[in-house]
Amino acid sequence: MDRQDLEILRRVPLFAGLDESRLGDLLRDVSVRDHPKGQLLFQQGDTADRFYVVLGGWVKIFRLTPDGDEAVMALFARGESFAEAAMFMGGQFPASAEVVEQARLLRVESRPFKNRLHAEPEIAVAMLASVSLRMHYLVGQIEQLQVRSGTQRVADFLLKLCSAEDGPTEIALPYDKSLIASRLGMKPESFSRALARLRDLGVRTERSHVSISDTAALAEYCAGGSLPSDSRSS
Amino acid sequence: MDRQDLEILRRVPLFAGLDESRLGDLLRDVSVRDHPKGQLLFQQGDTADRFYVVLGGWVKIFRLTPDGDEAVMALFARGESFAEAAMFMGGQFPASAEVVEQARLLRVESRPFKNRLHAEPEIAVAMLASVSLRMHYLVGQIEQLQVRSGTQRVADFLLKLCSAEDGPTEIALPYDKSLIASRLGMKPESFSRALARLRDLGVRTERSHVSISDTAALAEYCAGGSLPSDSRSS
DNA sequence: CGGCCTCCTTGACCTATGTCAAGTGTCGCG
DNA sequence: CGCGACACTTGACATAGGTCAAGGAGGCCG
Repeated sequence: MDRQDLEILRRVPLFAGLDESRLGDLLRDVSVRDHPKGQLLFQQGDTADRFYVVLGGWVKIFRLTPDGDEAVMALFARGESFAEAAMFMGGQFPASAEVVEQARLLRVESRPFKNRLHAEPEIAVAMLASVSLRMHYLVGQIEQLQVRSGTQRVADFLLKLCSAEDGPTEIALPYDKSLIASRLGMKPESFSRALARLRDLGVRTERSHVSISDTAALAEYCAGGSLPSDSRSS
Repeated sequence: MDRQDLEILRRVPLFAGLDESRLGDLLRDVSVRDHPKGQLLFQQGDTADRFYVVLGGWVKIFRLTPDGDEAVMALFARGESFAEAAMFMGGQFPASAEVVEQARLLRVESRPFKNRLHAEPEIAVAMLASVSLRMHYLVGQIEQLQVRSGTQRVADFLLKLCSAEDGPTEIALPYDKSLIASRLGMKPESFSRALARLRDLGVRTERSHVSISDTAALAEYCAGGSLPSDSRSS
């Protein structure tokens, strides 16, 4: 649990509203571990006695269909928490979770966590505060679909894969492109076209390998900048 | 507080996860009142010692800009709660709230509410559960922009204005069309065109007056049906 | 009553993205 | 080594919605 982990934690809605000391209290009961790709974190039907925060890497949540196919229900990346709803409710996990890409995970056990909430209900209130705030924000985003373009979402996604350094980077896509596309809410064709458009920003892709010549430029584009070929300065 | 009010309450994320008895406990400390159009519920800077749930009608949240214009930040309709984030955080309201359309509101006072959360932290945990669940759902909606078309959102909106009866109805738009358009995340032009498209479904508009010949047909369209002129049955 | 002003509608056009279809490349397997 | 499966890319096209521009209808005020 280093400084960088802490910064990521602060951006998780559940923890965002806690002050330094409360967060410190909570962290005494958690563990941070690196998990190899392919590891099964829990299976549908297991007792939901914990939840996780992704500090790095990727985790997928999936269910097995009657035919034996797996249906990916969600992919979680750095800064996202998962399974906390099941944990709060206290039943079983409604789906299974597997590490997709070598992942650094914070694991929070239900028992000590809930004990702490009982002992200090102020913590629960602070969590409700930040989660409520976040929810209003999300509802606003949905209702007024002022969402970024597909290409921007792709650029965003690539940046999340980089380890937060500036300058040139090489990364590997953790997934089939079609799966990534669905995670980003677009068709594989659109994903392909988005990558093609990002070539002007120094993004080269070859199979699952991506090289980015200038992450800063990409970040600027995400933040609302325009493509080099786009004449309108907006 | 009648049966219908209760049903609406059950759909508010904060309360959705509570069992009958817990909800009953909470409701002992709340008041339900009808408010006339134009009433100011609170002002920016007031102590955030309460929050509201809209059981009917409309409430707008706004701030006054330095120039004296008002900037509408949000509009809340039946089934939505507002100001709970400010209440949980316990500071001041960051904006003002005014009844836009004669509204039936549930008012929850901070003091007894928080006392109850302290006395029974299980309530807070249940709230965190349902809010977390809802948040994951919303994030999924945003990432995969599988959102309904603008025309469907308009139809949705019209239905929310009707008092949940079937058959022909007459309603009045509570707002400038351009404001409604922005609430629905579209340009006034698109709103206008959406209304025009809904004429095929028996929706006539004249100024701020709307007549709907068949709310059931409209509801079906919202649920994924197609327009009469749309040949593809999908 | 007339003029202006604001809101609303409508048309023309453009871009983004979904859909359909075809082509290309890789990989595994016989 | 060749074949086929599959994923990916690319092109052609349709549609939704944004943008720009023009026009119309009411309302307010002089």
